[in-house]
Amino acid sequence: MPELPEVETIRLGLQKYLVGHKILGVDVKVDKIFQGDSKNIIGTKVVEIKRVGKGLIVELDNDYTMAIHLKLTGQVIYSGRDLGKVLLSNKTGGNLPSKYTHVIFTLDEKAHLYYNDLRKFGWIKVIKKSDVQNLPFFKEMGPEPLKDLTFSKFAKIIKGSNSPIKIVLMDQKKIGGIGNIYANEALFLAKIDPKTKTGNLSEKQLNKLYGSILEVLKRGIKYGGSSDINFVNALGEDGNYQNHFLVYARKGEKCINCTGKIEKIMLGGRGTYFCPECQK
DNA sequence: AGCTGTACCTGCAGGC
DNA sequence: TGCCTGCAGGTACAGC
Repeated sequence: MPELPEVETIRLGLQKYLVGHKILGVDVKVDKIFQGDSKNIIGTKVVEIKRVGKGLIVELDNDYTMAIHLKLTGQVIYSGRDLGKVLLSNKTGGNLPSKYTHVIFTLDEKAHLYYNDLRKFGWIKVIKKSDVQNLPFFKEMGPEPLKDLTFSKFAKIIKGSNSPIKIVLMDQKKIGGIGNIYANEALFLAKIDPKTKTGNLSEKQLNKLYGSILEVLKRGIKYGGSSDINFVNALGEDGNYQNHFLVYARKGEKCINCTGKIEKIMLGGRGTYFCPECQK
């Protein structure tokens, strides 16, 4: 499901509700998802929730940590304390635990944390704090927009490659956090054809693109992520950005900038949406 | 180094 | 209605 704005939305929710809870038990229903020894987290307290690109890191009050990657359809849903009215999305598979719930954390104060994953691509790794930065996924992650990706770094990364720009934007080793939706959205906003080889981009276009990336990511966070397919926040609620897509999933519709019609092509094996009129 | 295709899984929309 | 194909917010790995 999730790209940077979706994972950040989950992080904000977990930071608010999960932090302070003690983990009393772990019930693993699908072994391949939960890696490491649950003994190392039982009895610990959650201290802080961090995000690295599309990855989540749950900091505990001992030497261990839980690294989580949701891949396409992972969900992390908190239930407990007094949350008021929560509108559980139908994307959770029904009441929790559902048929998609593969790991259940029992917390103190009668709370629970559910890991759901329709396609079971995601993972939770219990590892030593000191080993987190050695996980290949985190170790090789490039700088992140909204964090340490300055324009000069961005320009250097883009110029150091000569692949289609959309593929470079989605390469986590080059830039961390951008996935298919936001790559499409940013290129549309910057009026750049996704197929453009990076070497053919002008300084002006790079500038525009840099700003567009920041803008679409911020917008994604503002609307609580995109629930086009499977995403729900840390309380199991839908996000809203899918109602504000500029170009993603709008094949055949009219461009919001011009008289063009949105087209869909495959680029690097991924669905790519763009307006052939204004993205040139 | 950097491409391509394939694998991991399940559900669902669209075509016939 | 129902079957069949292809596609879905992602990464990892094998083989050119």
